[in-house]
Amino acid sequence: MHDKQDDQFQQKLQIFRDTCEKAGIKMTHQRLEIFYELGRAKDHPSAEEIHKRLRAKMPTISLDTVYRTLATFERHGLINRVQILDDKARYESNSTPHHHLVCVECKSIQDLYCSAFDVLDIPPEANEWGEVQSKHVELRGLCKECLKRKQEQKA
Amino acid sequence: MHDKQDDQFQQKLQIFRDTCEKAGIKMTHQRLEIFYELGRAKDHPSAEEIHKRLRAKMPTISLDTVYRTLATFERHGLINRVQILDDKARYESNSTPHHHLVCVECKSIQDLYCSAFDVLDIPPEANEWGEVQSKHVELRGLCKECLKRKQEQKA
DNA sequence: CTATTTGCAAATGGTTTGCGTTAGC
DNA sequence: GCTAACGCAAACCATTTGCAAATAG
Repeated sequence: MHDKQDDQFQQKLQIFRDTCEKAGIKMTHQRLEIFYELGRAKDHPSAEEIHKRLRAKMPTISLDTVYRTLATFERHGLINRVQILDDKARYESNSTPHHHLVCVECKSIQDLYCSAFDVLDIPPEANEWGEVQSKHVELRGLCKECLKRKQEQKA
Repeated sequence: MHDKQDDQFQQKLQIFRDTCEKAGIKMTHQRLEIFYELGRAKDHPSAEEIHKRLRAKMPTISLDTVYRTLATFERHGLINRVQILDDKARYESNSTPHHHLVCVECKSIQDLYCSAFDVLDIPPEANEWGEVQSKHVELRGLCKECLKRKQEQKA
């Protein structure tokens, strides 16, 4: 009845409301729905994808509102923009440190938790360069589905 | 008289010629110049930037030729496309394994050589996901210049 | 000589913006 | 009620594409 996932989401929602309040961002129906949708999404949807998913519930929501809202959320650190391979930007609300598995074929992105990557020391050359704020490891390759499809094509 | 950098470049040029020959890619003036320019570049220029730099020597070269050529080179593994932060794609001809320092302020990209990152083991979850082909570590933050500028602004 | 590549101009696609209307606070 | 946010349409910018002329092999 009382699961961990839900608790986590409630906590995220509270942070969301607090952040908006502090920053003077109005709590609109659209913004809430976009936040819910991204929180629910297991993939890393693009603005267009989020728009498509929301139109079922909110037929009048416009694509540019989705763009504007995502930009606002990102500016306040509520979500992350992930720019990989593809030309279109994609988003995630996952705020815990993690890395990415990217399929070069179907462009799918999966989160990867790996403490070995998280604890990596920043090399001294980097400190000469400036101030490192975050670390992102990206592993590229072929996901299981694409691998399978390619093998079937050969046979 | 006989420096290492030049040797390296000659070797790269040979690989370039061989690859083109094998793939049936014609050796045009434009392609050579684009290859030279990217080989010479220390930063990670965009297609537009490369075009701008080349126009000094080749006033008639068109932007779409630069785009087409970069795509061709990338398809044959002669160069890498780097898609970071910014919406525009950027390119590098550096083929030795390396990582990136990215300034979130000015969008500059610097190469980082770090064997500790190169030898990282792929975690088992990744092998469940599919076949990992490459590994990229990206460190984001503020470069020295931007750090300095920000501090001056505050003062 | 023939197929590829180029330059031009027009199209495309993701994203942004100006503006009049709507809706939080 | 005042200001921020919305929806619409038009603009924007990086990149791509169709086509006729130029060029490498």
